[in-house]
Amino acid sequence: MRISEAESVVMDVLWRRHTPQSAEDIIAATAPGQGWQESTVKTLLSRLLKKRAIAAERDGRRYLYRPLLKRSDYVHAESKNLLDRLYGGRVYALVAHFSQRMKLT
Amino acid sequence: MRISEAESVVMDVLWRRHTPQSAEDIIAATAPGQGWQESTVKTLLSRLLKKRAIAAERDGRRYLYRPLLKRSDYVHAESKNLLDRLYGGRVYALVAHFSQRMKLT
DNA sequence: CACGATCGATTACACGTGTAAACATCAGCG
DNA sequence: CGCTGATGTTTACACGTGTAATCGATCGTG
Repeated sequence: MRISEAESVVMDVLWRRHTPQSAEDIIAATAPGQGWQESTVKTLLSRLLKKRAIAAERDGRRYLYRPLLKRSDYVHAESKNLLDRLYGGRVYALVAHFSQRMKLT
Repeated sequence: MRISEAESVVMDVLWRRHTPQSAEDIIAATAPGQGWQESTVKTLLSRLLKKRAIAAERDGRRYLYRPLLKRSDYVHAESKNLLDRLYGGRVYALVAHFSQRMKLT
C-alpha cells in the first residue's frame, strides 16, 4: 500500500511521538506548518486508516491514532525504489552522485 | 516540471541512446517490456512535449525526439527530494540505512 | 431536556497519471 | 487519383491525491 507525500507528513508525527495521538494533536503538529485546514488532516487520517497504515482506538469521545506501518519499512521501500529506478540498485552509484554534486557545498 | 514514473521510462530511452529517436524506436524500446500499447507511448511523448522535457524535430513525415531535460538534473532532483524527506538531507544517514539493510545480502 | 460545541464520516472537486482508443493527415502505391 | 498505412493529435476514462466543506452523532452545559 502506497503512502502519498501529504500522508507521510501525518505519519511522521505518529512516528516521532511514540505515544498514540489524537486528531487534535496531529492537526496541531501539521496544519500550521503545511498551511492545511483541519479538514485536510482529517481526510488524510481516514485515508491512512483505510490503507491500514495506522490504527485508531477509542479514547472516550475521540480516537487515538498510532502507526501500523513501521517508519523503517516505509523509508526502505521508498529508498530502494529510487535506488533501483535511478541507480540500477547500486548504492555506491548514488553515493558517487552526491559526492560529486556536493563538492561545491 | 515533474516527470512521472511512466514518463521517465520514455526519457530513459532518450537518455541512453544519444541520437534523436523516432516514436517507433521509442515504442519498440519500451512498449514490450512495460506491457504498453503503442498509444500509451504516444500519449507519454505528447505529455513530455507539453512539459518541455523533450523536443521534437521534423524528419520528413515523422518526428525525432530528443531530451531537453538532462538526466543528471532529473536524477539529482529526485534524489535530493528523497534525501531531504527521509533522511533530513544527510547523505550519511542514507548510506547508514542501506549498509544496515544490506548486511544480509 | 434543548443547544451548541466537538469530533469523526461523508461528499466534493480539480488535477495528474496510467492506460488506451478514435480521429485526422498525408505520402506513396496501385 | 483514391485507398491504405503510418504517424501524430484529440478524446476518454478510472483512480489517486491535495484540499476542503458539510453532515451527523454525541456529550456537556445552561
